[in-house]
Amino acid sequence: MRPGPRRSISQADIVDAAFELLEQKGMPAVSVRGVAASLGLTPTAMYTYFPSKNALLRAMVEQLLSTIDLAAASDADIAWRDRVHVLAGALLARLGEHSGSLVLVTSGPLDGTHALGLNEALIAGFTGEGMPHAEAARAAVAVRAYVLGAAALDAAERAGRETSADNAAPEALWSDAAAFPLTEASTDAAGDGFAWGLDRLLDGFERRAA
Amino acid sequence: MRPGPRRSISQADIVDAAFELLEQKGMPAVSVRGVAASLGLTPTAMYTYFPSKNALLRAMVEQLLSTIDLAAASDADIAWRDRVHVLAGALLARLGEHSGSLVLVTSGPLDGTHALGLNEALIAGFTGEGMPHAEAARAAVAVRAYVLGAAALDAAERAGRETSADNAAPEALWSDAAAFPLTEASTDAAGDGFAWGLDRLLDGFERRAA
DNA sequence: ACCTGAACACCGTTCAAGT
DNA sequence: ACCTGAACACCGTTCAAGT
Repeated sequence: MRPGPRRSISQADIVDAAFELLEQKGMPAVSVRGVAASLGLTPTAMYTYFPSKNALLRAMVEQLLSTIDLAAASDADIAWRDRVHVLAGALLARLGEHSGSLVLVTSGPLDGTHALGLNEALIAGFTGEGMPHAEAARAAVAVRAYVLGAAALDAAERAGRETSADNAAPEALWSDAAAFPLTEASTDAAGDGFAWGLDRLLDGFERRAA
Repeated sequence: MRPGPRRSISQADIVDAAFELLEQKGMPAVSVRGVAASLGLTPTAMYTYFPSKNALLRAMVEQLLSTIDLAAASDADIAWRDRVHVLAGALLARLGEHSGSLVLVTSGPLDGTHALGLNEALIAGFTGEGMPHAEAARAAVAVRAYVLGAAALDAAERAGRETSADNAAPEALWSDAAAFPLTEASTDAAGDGFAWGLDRLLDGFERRAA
């Protein structure tokens, strides 16, 4: 009783299986063949659900974004600045959970329902603070860019720690470590740079308004 | 006279060939086998020059960053704000030239010579404006994050335009386009959002200093 | 030291065929 | 409609062998 004309699983099941693989074996493991195998399916059966691997990846992005709580973003009892921090922090955390999320997010335009919902919440929040709509839209883009970039920097750094040998940086003859004294001196001063930078960005918006 | 014990090409030649392929056929074409073939080499010969494909990608990042002019960043005749714009703009442009640059930059920590040099120039510039070193370092990280994120958003958008059919966003039943009125209304108001956001970030730094 | 050729264990995707 | 099996044109990487 192997084959059956009845649809045995859903698109959501496939996306879940893909995340399971991503979590346990990393991005290289989420392949069409790998996901299919983890569900007891043939690779070709996958194309009944998604027209391409990229379509699967984009569905994953949507699932990823669906877990961030937009309700908190529109809670007027909390200061807008705090709400942005919660939203941005949640997004960064989600993107950072799996090392491959960044390539997921770059697999296509962020035009899924949840991606648009997040953008909508950001614009609404900024206009609620008295920003003209045109500026609020640009502020939302800036915040998205900042969060994504921070996630990218995190991902890049982690990519180096996971492998040491054959993944090394180009050597460039390398005189001594003190060739970049300012950078060198700041490696320990990192702390929570993400929140700090976000606050500067928000300060910039406020200053503009004043 | 095919084989020869003498090294026929350099690492730089390989990186150049890889960029040539990237420009002409896109990221999927820059494979170990593809680059080797474009140089008349066997795939295995590549491992004489780079220990892995990732090492090649990281060398490409360094070459990419080497083309941005750090001298302009330390020219005290120009206002610091303008210098940041030039630096950030050049970086964004380089990252945007090839659609695959973003995955390049995420292939490992940005600890190559040119990556560190860029960071050094940023920190030096901010301290030159009277910022304490700890804050200058964090400001440099924030700027890098913002630029990288803007590049990621650009790349994501372009990834959608290149293919239309099998790369589509998940449908999600889709009632009507007016479900996200704020986002909808801002699609045309984009303009040069990059410079605007960067200016807000710099405003935030200044406000902090005041 | 530099390179080749064969091989291993994979990919995404298409197509004809089964139920 | 949903699924399988075979096939096509690829991957990154390793290994033994040649010069």
